[in-house]
Amino acid sequence: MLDERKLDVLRAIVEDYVATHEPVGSKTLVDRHNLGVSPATVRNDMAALEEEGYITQPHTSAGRIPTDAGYRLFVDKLSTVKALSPAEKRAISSFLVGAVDLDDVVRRTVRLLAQITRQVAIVQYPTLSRSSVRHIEVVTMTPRRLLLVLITSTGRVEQRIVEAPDDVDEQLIVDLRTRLNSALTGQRLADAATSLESVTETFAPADRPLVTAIVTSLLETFTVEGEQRIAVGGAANLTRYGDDFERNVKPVLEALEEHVILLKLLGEATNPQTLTVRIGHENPYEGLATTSVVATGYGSKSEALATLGIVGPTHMDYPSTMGAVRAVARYVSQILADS
Amino acid sequence: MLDERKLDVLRAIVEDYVATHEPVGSKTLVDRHNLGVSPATVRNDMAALEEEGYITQPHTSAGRIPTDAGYRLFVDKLSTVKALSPAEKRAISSFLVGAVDLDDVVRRTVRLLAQITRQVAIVQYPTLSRSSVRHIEVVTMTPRRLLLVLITSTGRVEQRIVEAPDDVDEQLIVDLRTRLNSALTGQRLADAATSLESVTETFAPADRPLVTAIVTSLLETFTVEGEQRIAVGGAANLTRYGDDFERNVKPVLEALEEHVILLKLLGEATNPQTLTVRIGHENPYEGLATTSVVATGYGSKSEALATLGIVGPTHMDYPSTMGAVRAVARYVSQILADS
DNA sequence: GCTTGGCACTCCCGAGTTTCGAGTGCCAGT
DNA sequence: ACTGGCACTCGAAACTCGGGAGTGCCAAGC
Repeated sequence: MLDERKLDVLRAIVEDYVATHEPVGSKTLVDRHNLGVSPATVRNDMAALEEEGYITQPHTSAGRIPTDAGYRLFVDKLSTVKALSPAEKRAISSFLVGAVDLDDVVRRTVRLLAQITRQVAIVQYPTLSRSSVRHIEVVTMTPRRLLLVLITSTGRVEQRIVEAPDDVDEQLIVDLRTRLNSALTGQRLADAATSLESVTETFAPADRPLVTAIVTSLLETFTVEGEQRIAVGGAANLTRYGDDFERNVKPVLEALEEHVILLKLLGEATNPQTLTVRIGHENPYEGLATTSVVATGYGSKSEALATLGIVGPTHMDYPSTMGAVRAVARYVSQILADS
Repeated sequence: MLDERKLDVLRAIVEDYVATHEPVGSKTLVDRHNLGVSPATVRNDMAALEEEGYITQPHTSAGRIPTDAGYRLFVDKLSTVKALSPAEKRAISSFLVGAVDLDDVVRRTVRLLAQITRQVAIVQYPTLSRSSVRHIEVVTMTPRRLLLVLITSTGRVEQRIVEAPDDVDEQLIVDLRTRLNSALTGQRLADAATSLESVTETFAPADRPLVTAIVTSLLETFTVEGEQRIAVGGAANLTRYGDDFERNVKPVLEALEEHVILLKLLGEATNPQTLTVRIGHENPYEGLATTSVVATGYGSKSEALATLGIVGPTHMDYPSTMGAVRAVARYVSQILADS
């Protein structure tokens, strides 16, 4: 159905369209890429490709542009992820080295990713449930109000306010802090839930109301998926979408503010070897019909802590973008592993 | 020079232009607002206003639009801040009630402000130096690496990683934590610097290197202005700038990512009674020539903790926007005072 | 049978032209 | 000092129109 040359033609069309953002015709195609055939032949191939739904004409007597399916085929079969140049690699590592805490790592990563892909970058903070407890702190703010602070192995710090049922006995707090830490430190958050219950049981019934309040709140902190944090950067790159701002850019800006949507866009975290690419209507969000997402997981080799990626127009340079996303994910994984 | 009626005309021009975003002519002006005079008279007044630099014509034979100076006069002399409707007030308080921690308060505030002003909202986190120390935590992460966590009276949690000069003696850490807390708790960050020094002196010379490292880092955390955090929201409202996206919107998007610039835009924190309005070129940032900022402080009545505000096109509805910003600042101040 | 040159056809794009009307400035009259 | 009248300006929108890029199809050629 689609022989080798037709695929070459499709590849050439995608590359040309990505470079120029203009419909590409048979003549210009043979001129620019040296396919060894005549425009007429290319035209026949184009007709076939259009028949199959990989390319389309904006109007009669215009060149062709790739459809979402065309990009999909291009990404899956017709291109290879482009490795970064040594200079770029050096730039990445020098940019990331010297981050002082997790927030800083994430901020730098977003900035870096936006800069080298020239797209909008999205970085998800390491998922709580896959990290482990480093330390738990209980601080009295007012006699009836406590602040819980959870520090995880990934350096993430979570805080939460708890209203106490009664005025708080300071000695009890000290006691609780000690027991919580000895019971939970080092445990994965996912496993910590069960340990928490047993801690409750070691307290006298009189102290139970307070202890339960705290434990419950802690439990929420451990499990709440809604608390997923996300950083976004490089929104200024949206200017390069072309025109029809209202239809193309506005929905993206709106999506960028809805972290729930972003999480869906990024999708399941995969390991840094695997890149997820969602093209146009493949996205789980209406309004991003002209938008693609390139994402991958980061964290350890075997298991991803969280996801990062970029959002850009479907007519992006996939090989370079994918290379950049993968490279950044790897470097971030490395930085996190070191600390 | 400018009698009462000329000012009326200017007011009418601003209001009309803000509503329609189109140059306004003498005829339409008398039609829409009932000034008791003829178009010809208005034309004379317009000529005078143009002479004084308050309005301008995009081209001959077009209506007039206000200049930055025109808006300035409008804001200073010709308009009153518009109070919010009871329904809006209810919406604000119900939106802000139920925030679980400081982060949540700020996030909700940004969202709220963006929503009711339909502009881009900016909220600065409460300034560190004006709050006081609630608690200091020192956590060992690896034998050579410590995590400092500072909890302030405003509920803000700051973290910082410290590399220890030697492997850490756990007992020393406990000791240090105790002394730090008893010396600093309740002190304002601004004053804490001096207390920190005296704490150092209570330690044996052998322990000094580590103590100094920690104290130094803590000191930085207290004072660093660069660590000012800022939240931004409502970028999708930028779509309503009109066209010439490249010139108007791009610089704003870029500025929104540079928190240093945003801080300059917001300017000095004032108390919630005073609204700061910067119009067009008055902004300390080139590229925001078509942009205005409306900002005010929030915190206690007497002293502002930080600043919040909005960024939007110069042709915004100043009375409503100013009313909304002021109202939100007051409600946030109240929420923070309660907690 | 695939490829190719030729050819008629389509139709978008940009330049040039025209018209239209909102808006202006000025002046004379009240 | 205000107003009605009037000539003038000039951008926006509508329209026209040729050029050219691109297409599909067909018959000839390798």
